[in-house]
Amino acid sequence: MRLVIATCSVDYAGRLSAHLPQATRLLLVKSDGSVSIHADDRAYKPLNWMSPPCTLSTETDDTGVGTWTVINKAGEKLIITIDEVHHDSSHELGVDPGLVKDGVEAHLQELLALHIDTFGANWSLVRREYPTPIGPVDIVLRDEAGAHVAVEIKRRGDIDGVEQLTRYLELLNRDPLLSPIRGIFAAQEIKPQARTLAEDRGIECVVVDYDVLRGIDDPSLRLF
Amino acid sequence: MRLVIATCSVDYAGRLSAHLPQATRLLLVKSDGSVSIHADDRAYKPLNWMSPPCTLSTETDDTGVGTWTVINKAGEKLIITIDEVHHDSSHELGVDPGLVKDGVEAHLQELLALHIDTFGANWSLVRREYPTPIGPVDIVLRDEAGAHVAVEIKRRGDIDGVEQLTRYLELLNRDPLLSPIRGIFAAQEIKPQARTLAEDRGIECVVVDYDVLRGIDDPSLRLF
DNA sequence: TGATATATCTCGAGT
DNA sequence: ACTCGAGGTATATCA
Repeated sequence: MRLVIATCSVDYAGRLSAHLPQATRLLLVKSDGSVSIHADDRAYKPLNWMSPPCTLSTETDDTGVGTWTVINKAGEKLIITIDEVHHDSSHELGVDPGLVKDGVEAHLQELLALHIDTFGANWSLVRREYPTPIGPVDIVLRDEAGAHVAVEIKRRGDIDGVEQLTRYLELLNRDPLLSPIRGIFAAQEIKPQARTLAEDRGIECVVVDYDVLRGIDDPSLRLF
Repeated sequence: MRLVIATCSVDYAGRLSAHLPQATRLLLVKSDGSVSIHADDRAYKPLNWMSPPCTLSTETDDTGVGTWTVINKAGEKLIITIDEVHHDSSHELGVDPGLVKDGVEAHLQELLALHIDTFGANWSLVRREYPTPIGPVDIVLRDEAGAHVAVEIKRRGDIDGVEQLTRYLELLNRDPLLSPIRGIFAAQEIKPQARTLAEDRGIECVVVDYDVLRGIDDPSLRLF
């Protein structure tokens, strides 16, 4: 990894055109060949960048002043004009062991499929990822009376999720083997607008608590 | 901006939980207080981060070994355990003048409004950004027979754009001055799912080419 | 390889 | 403070 603090201007021509006027910035060159240009704000996003695979070629004098050109296979081009170098150092980092995550939508779906009783007593699982021509339904269940229920799961319940479930329900209700099928919108957090729309369409809203589900999953955790 | 290369492990608890085992990484502390942790690959994405506004408090000895804690107002927490510091430098960058972009959706809309003949011969522009209570319709036109047409423009046409246009059409068709009004979904690229949904709803799909439009706009560019 | 859904999505504009 | 839309979205999964 190479870190350069430099006064520079930048031009990008690719999926769109972009230009950065002259200023002092961080140029971050990673060992996978990628280059990103950071200002002194916004943790996440660089001002400009080139993702790997790409090639960096530099034409600079002994003070580092000159031009960097980064090109990828699609012909996208990033041109960095360096006017002054304030810092330049390289560091050997090695391969990163990577990130371990817990609590994304997939986990929520797994846990809910294990705890059908979250929805009602004596309900049964038909299947997870129930396939349809417009995409898989997260979970399909049968309630205590044997009626079908389609469940859409989101971490954050937004209006888009309600629309998605509505499309599924419209389609599934055309299937005589499933019809009539109703919907449940399950999320850790449901926005008021989404709740209103869902209830207006006869879709039940269920707020689920990931930690509680995980607690049920492994009762020993409840001791803590 | 402070650049630290350190052997560290990281725990994040917030919107989800995440853990990074011990390894050598770049810790990037920006002047807005944000912190991001980069491995030596993936240009775009830090392994972990905390966006501003947030506060960093450090408990370290004179070699830099110790713990950094970053907290934001929502209670999200990033804990960095530093085992060894390999580099530590700070740099004054100043405020960045910012990025100038060309080729985004707004430009596509301008170009299409200039080239109504993209949709059909002898069509006329009613107006751009046609106001409605649920937001402006990108373009409203009249076709060669005088019938109204609402156009929704996207760079990438996916299902959300079709839903958006559907809402507009439903509303505009209640206006006796416009009704009946039909829809056209125009994008540089239209996803199959979106096309299916649009056609199911009687919405025409048009794929537009930004470069061609720009070429028509300024014929001199065609010489190159 | 293409299509689809998720993301600690980020970020900015408007209300 | 919240919502909505755009993004060079990026990234993973699955056909």
